[in-house]
Amino acid sequence: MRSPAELTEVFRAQGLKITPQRQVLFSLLHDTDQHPTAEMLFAAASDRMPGISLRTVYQTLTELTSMGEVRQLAFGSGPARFDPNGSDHHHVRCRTCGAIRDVDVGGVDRLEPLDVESLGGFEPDAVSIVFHGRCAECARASVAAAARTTTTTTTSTTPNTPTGGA
Amino acid sequence: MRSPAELTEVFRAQGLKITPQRQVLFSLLHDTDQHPTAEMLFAAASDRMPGISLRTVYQTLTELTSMGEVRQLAFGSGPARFDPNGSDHHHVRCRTCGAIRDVDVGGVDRLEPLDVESLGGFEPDAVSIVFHGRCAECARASVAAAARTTTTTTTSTTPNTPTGGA
DNA sequence: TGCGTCTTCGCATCGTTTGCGAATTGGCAC
DNA sequence: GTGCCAATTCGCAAACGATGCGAAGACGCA
Repeated sequence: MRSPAELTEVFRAQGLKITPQRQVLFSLLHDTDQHPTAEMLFAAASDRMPGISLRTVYQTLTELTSMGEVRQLAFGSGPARFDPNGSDHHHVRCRTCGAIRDVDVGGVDRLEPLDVESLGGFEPDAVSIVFHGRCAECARASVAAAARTTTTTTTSTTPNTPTGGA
Repeated sequence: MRSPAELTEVFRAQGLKITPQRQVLFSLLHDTDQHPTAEMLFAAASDRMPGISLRTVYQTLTELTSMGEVRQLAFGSGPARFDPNGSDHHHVRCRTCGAIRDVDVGGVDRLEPLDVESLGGFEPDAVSIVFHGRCAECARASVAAAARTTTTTTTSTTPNTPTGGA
């Protein structure tokens, strides 16, 4: 997404006000390559600005989403994740720990919806692709777990929890 | 997904019991090509079997999902949708009314995650693709709306609500 | 027919998100 | 610098989807 300075311009141009809360959120979102939840952003923002309200985080995220500055992602259950990466990209997601990463994908424009009839006049203007699988950490952990059951080792390789780190 | 008769076999084989509630749900899911929510299934099931509990619908859907008989889909906010179509397919979704349709897609195996490095050892084993856009009904409705604002016509073409019809 | 286990179902609860309204504050005009 | 108005913040309550729990009931085998 755009830099905090640029967003400031855009907001002003639309008659929206620049508040310290918004500036903090602009900055956090601009600086992350993760896909934080509202709660994660709230936690990060609270560090820089104690007293900021979760309500404000949600509100600002809604505005940024409707302006197209961030994308709102939904993977199965759990809270929504927000993606400030404005480039044309897709996602990979670990089935085990839920971690998400951006990935560039080639060949997207060669995808062909086969049964055009069943589309029944539907006009697609965008496509989102999610690769499902297992991340390196969880793959390693499961190998370790398998070894443990056979050899009674006590290595504790815990999978990453999907912390935002925003 | 499999026929109610087949599912009955499978359930019995696993020591699970065949209840009238489950039979109704098997049948409803088998007969739809929609992507109903738990609530929608609950409504449809209540017609055939008044008194059935929403709790039971959720429970059965969870079982069928973990058995791989239905897929659980998540599109943005809102309740989960359940897809009994067991074939290899993907989805189109209308931005305006939320309607979902299955679509076969060619060229999926030619997709190439470009930056293999950024995958960092991630091993994908499945991919889900969603085309976003506008369905024929909503396209028509919006044309009508545009015409209305310029010519003051009083045609009321309402977009489809995403009823499950399951 | 009887018994053990699986199921159902209602209620309470949880996590995420939104509505509402009072108090506050940014930003422009003067 | 001051004042004003609209935009914003923020806390609380509540909507919403989904799940945990436990008592009562039903399936299915012997």
